[in-house]
Amino acid sequence: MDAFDRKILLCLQENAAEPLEAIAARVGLSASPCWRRIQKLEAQGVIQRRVALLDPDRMRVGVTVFVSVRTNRHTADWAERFCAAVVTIPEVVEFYRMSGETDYLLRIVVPDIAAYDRVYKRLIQSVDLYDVSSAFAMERIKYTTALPVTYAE
Amino acid sequence: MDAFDRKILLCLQENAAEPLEAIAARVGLSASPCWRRIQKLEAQGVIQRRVALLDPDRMRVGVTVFVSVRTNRHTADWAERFCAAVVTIPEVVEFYRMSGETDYLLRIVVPDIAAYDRVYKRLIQSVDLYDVSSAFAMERIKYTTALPVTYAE
DNA sequence: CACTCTCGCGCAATCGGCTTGCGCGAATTT
DNA sequence: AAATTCGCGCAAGCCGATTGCGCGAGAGTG
Repeated sequence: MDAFDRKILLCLQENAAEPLEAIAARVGLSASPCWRRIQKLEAQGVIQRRVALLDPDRMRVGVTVFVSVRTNRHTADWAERFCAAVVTIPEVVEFYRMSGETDYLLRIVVPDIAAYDRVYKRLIQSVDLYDVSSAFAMERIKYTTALPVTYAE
Repeated sequence: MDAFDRKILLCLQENAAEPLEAIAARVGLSASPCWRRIQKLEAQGVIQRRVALLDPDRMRVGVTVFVSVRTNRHTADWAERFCAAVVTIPEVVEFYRMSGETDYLLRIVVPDIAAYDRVYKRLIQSVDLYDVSSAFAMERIKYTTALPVTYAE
């Protein structure tokens, strides 16, 4: 991966709809080598896929809630059932197993607090949880799907 | 927004590279009305943009850290300088102002703990912070950019 | 030092899918 | 019941993605 590839990835992470020639001009190549590099990056799995990003407000999911979950049932079976239940909830857009105090961290998007409460009830009825604490986001200051390209080999 | 639009948005959020005809077949329309609906959704701003998603491991940013920040300087000027500093850090991929205990929550991606420490130092030298606590993600169980379509009007 | 081999770029032609104009039918209004 | 509007599907046109090929730079070797 050289400087050309990095520039291409920067472009595609910002705007994947841009015509190939425009990207080529931006990175300083002609269309065909630029296209071949993109194909290679896709074949290698560096580029996983292309998606459309929607406006949360227009989709009526302007409220973001971070939910910290603690459990006292540290068994593989419990974890499996909890994960299986959570991943099917469409309002849960991120879901991590954590180190430290909280065992799991969820990011949930909903239209309002009432809708969050419905998701919350769905969560606690799936499996029994030791502690669940919610923190509401007041403002989304930065949100990007673009990963830094400086670390890539 | 009707069932057709919702299906189109579901498709485009999963795979925006799919040919128009395939999307049309999936939602049960022919190519031209499908295309016109997509154009309308883009003009309305429902579809904000199309981006490429990269593999974090292949980009050497497999480590995710959530950073909770508390401040004791609750002035507009402090907030502005802090935000301006944070948004320019490419490793910070999400940045929220929160309610409750923590004032700000950051999601940071880095190759390893040493790299996180460099970002941390860059953070605390930009402005003075009252409290900073980091939580490392052990496992990314779910990550999607797809918003639920059920709430849209 | 020269020769050769390899790799990746740019050009140009081709191909496929996006884009658009138009006629038709369904649903709603008067 | 007639008229109007709205959105669908069809088919043609067009633009950009895709590919084959020749060339030149750089690395390796006699």
